[in-house]
Amino acid sequence: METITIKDIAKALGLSTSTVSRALRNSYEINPETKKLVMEYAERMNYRPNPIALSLRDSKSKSIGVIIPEIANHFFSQLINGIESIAYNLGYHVVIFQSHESYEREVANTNYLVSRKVDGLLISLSSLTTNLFHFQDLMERGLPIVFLDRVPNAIETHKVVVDNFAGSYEATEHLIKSGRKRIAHLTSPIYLSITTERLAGYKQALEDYGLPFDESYVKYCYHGGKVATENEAAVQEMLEMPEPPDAIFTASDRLTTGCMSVLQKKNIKIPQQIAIVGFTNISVAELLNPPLTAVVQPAMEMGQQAVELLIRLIEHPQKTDVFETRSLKTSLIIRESSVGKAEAL
Amino acid sequence: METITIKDIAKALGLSTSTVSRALRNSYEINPETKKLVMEYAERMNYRPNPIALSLRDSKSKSIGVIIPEIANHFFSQLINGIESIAYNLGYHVVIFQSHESYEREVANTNYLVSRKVDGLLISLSSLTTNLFHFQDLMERGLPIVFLDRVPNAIETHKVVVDNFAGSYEATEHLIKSGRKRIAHLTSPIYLSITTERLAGYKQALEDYGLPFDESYVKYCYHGGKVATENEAAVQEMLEMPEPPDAIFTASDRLTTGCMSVLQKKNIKIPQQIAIVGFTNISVAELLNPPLTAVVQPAMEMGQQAVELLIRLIEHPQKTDVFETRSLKTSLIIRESSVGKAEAL
DNA sequence: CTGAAAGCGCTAACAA
DNA sequence: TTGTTAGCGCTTTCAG
Repeated sequence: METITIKDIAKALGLSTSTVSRALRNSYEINPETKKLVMEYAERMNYRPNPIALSLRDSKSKSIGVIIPEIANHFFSQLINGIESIAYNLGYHVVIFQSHESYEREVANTNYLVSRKVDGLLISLSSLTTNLFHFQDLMERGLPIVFLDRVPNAIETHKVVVDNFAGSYEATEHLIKSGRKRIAHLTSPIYLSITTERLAGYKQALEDYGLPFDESYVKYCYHGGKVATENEAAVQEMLEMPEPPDAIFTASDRLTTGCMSVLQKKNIKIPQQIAIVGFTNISVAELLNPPLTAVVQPAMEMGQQAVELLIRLIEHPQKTDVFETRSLKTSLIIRESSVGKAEAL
Repeated sequence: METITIKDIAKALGLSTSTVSRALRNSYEINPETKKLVMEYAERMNYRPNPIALSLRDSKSKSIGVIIPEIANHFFSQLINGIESIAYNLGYHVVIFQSHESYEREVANTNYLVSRKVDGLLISLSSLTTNLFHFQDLMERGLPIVFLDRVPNAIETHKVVVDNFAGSYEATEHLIKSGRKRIAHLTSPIYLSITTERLAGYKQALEDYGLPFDESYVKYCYHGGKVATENEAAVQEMLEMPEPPDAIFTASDRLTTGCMSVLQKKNIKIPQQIAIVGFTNISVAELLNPPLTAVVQPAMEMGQQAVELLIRLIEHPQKTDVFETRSLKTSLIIRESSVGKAEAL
């Protein structure tokens, strides 16, 4: 795997490495003829600067690290596509890691990316992260970080989120207006920002429409839906309540499909017996049985905005005095899973 | 972002950098006491070797590059999970890139990974890759590469695939036995290995059961399903044939869901009017309307075996005289989309 | 047992 | 306009 280096070019052309280096960077202080000579030779030999050497020298890498819970999730893969589309245009490479909803892996990935000298970090917290020291420490040491979707309250930096409260309110309102009375909420761990915000929107809608809020209709899945058994148990508990719900509002992709699976297995009719609205970007929502009503997040755009903010932070670190939190709008797409008259279970 | 280096430790302890380096690597030629001193200090200061410096020195990185068409696809994300699970245990990091089914991006990603000194490459070809020079060149220069799923015939190296012929044969046979007579095949570009193999299995089944093979029942999607319009047009063409198919065997995730979308829009009943079997790992197959019969690939295991082969190649380059192609089995999971009597369109 | 020095590829301050 | 040198962090001869 030998590759040609500046030294090789210098030797071949009888020049010094610095002259070659300067010529390649098109420095004004180099004789046009020399420049041409060098450029052409480099081109011919297919010279490529060694980014490792550059990183070592400059302690930067023109790359940004992304840590998300899971790739196998349409919301996150769209997020990545948004991130990549912008990053590549601005000359940055994107290195993707999955935390698999594990705090330990999030920390390990973070450390690795930092040691690899990424210029900045884009993070969506794992559902099990409660300690933020690994990020706080980095921020204090000057590493630019932007959070998206699952963001920490305790850290001051740019953030890109959706209006979870509004999205959740709208979903709940829709269920209420469709005549549902006992609306349950299946969600992620309470210490995630998205969980509390969605919960708040849900509560507010209930209150505004005069429905009682009953804590026992809210089930938290510690692993954010990753662990199927936990998921199933939560739905099962709902079904076994003295007054089972006539609608379930689910807070993520996994939670939604997991919930539908259980209902299907139990032959519970959706939406007649239980209506479903999912906070999800699942790609085949309209192919499901029944087609799924969904609160959709502009994932691509979230990714794009987040990189933009991050790269601005990287390239103009001093210029940032105030951090912004951008909040994008969700859209409620109504399909069959939530409409029509309720039937007793 | 200053981090502590060997030099700092040396200075603090009044030693030379080489002594510190050796102590940290637990070299036999270092006085146990010095060793202990250094180790403890390093531990206390949270010293981490700079991997960039190591890469520059050794031209290796303890990391492997993965280039796949698309993350937003269950088959590939499972593949990645398989790859990661093994790689981490063996101390390698995994760097993931998407070609987005574009030859140019595949080449660009390859070059980048190589310049970043990955120790090896795991590749699943883009649907538009016909020229293999970028890989051939690297292999000749000694870079270990293992292909998986979409593999090139023209390159000799380890490969991990599924038995596409058998999977396809089984799917087609199933449709025939369910009474279907005009079975169409919606597939990827013909120059992908998976396409020709699946096509061959399909043909063989038709032949074995005495059904005619009609080339016009086979539609190739140049972009492997990525471009929805192309996808739709292909299905549309099928429907407009003088004798439209009574079953469609689709060759990938995207092709399958795209096809189902079109049929749904046109109010064509599945499976009554057209039965569907998909060569797909889509996670919600059983939640679809109707639940989807699928040829499922052991994606996780494919990923695991591929990294194992790759890492073996990396760590014992000389020991490999023969390359192996591992072929794993698919499984046909029968659901409603392909059973029951056929009705005229 | 420990240290000095070179080198991985590149750039920039300093000299010429 | 070009060359020399040092240094980014680390390991490894080669010399003590």
